Amino acid sequence: MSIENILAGVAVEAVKELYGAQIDAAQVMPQATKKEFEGNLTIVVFPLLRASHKAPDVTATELGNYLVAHCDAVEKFNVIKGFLNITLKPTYWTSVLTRIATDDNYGFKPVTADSPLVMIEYSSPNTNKPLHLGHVRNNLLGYSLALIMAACGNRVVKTNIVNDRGIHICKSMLAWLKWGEGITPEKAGKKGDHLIGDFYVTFDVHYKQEVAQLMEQGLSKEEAERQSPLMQEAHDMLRRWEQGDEEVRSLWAMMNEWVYAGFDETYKRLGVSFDKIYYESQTYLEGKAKVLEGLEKGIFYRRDDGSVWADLTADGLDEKLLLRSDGTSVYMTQDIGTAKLRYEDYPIDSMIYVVGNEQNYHFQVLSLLLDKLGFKWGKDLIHFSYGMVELPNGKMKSREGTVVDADDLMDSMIETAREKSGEPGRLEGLTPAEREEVLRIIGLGALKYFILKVDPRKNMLFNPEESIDFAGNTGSFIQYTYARIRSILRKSCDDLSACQNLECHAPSEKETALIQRVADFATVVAEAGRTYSPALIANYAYDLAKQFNQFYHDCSILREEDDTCRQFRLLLSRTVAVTLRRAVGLLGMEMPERM
RNA sequence: GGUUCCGUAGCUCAGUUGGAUAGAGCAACAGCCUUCUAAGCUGUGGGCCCUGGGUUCGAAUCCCAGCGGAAUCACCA
Repeated sequence: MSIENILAGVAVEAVKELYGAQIDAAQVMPQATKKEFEGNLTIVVFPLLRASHKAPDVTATELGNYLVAHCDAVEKFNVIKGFLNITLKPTYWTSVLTRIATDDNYGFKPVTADSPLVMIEYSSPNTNKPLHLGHVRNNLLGYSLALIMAACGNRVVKTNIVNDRGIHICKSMLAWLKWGEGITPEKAGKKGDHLIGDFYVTFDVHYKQEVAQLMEQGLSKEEAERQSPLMQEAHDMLRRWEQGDEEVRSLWAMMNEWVYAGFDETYKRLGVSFDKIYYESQTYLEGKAKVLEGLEKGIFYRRDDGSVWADLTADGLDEKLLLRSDGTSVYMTQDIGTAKLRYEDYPIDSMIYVVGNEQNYHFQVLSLLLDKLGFKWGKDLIHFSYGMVELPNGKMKSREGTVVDADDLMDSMIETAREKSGEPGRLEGLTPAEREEVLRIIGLGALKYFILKVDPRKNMLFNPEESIDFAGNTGSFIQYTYARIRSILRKSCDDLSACQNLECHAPSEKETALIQRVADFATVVAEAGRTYSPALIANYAYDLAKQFNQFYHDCSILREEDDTCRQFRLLLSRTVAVTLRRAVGLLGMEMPERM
């Protein structure tokens, strides 16, 4: 149990004994004391005045006296107006430190067979183009969220629903047949996803030419788009696909394989992974069946033209199409089908969809529909909605070529890390392979931190010109702090496990503050799990690293003459390093031993 | 127009369930490498927390209204 909870418990007793009132522990939960005041933890007593019928400072003093008498860890206190500032005993801090240092799972809740099963869907790419910056944000958020939920004591299944069918992939297939038959990723020397993406662009170029020509002949834009032979061919191909045409299907399968191979490479480099992958080509028919089932039960209704709808006006929403008049599925139908399959595969307790905020409405509707269809977690499904990544000149548009490609981005991050490490001596003594590994960790760390430190809900700005910083509030700063501590530990000859006299060391103000920050890790992880916020973890890690760097510059750890003090500081440093690595690990970031 | 989300330093962002004088980084300026890694540290300047009401001991935080921005409201996915 944390010291905050213990103090709050004693404070509840105090109020009962002193004023005869029963209060909630949350009302007297201590918070970290502001650094301008003396003390470690502060209880705000204003809420207690109703019970005490005394002035704020008197109430605080009475409570303070009670805490000193009844709580071993409390050394003394001071009162400023309604703020009761509590100073804890030095021995308390050293015991906290040793406890954290020896507990490999500090801050993490254990996962058992009874733990809630949380499924997290993220990534969910289309198979007609390579991953871009928007996907990067999605993937990093989803993967980090999975790590955080697991740290908070959930069984987690990471899943990916691949949108592998539809008109978009047909466009790429058609372009390949017309202008690139015979070309393979090997022959082109390109990743498969990039190759297919190129054909998608090729299609669009030719399509636009056709439309322009038709418009010159006097057709309106809409008519031209409809009559374009290329587009008609693409639609024809989709129809053949739906009918199971062998020629189309085998081409489709081959090209999808190319794309998957490319995706796998990108995922691997990003450091994300999945436990179970679903494909829309396998789920869309399930959705159709489920909708028809709902139709029979009277949950949905059929219009005269044969289309099937859900009436959500009673829930404050519109009517929603579920099956077209020709009986084919729409997006929503597929999501229902995917949900059905997932529910059959896993006993899911809760479901988190990591999908951009442009689909807020879609998930509002999906939640209602799944609930009506009887899915246990339908009503409470969580749409982890994140904002878009914007460029300085506006949004990313694939047609206008203003997308930031995920693979290119990772390359350039690593290149920038290389430039920044150009100073002599920095990576000396490492083999070329080790050096590359360090640069990879730093480059990707910078990218991950840059994206995850921002509140997911907000749109964020990415400036490719300025790229991503490696100084200041960055992933590199945290990694640097870690590498620095590792260096100290390598050079210290002390056997850390042998330090017996730590109790004799009275930590300084800065040291207690640092221990306190380290101890906060448990609370921060729990909070991040409750609010689904990797950003909380990121900013915590930065704060801790910042605080350590200040501490580092205040004292010379290795040259400290007092043995007890040196060992204490070494242990503190090591604990900070371990905590930093754990925190950053929840973001999917790695730590270099040196940099 | 309906719904949802956002509005904090010149810029990019924090601000933990309402708490004390609102914090970082970047950019600018001034210092610190003979000392464990200067991707660092110290200092200076920079704010009607969009506006106006309300709730209370106390509001950047909660409620209402307005203003500004974003997304969405397809027989697209």
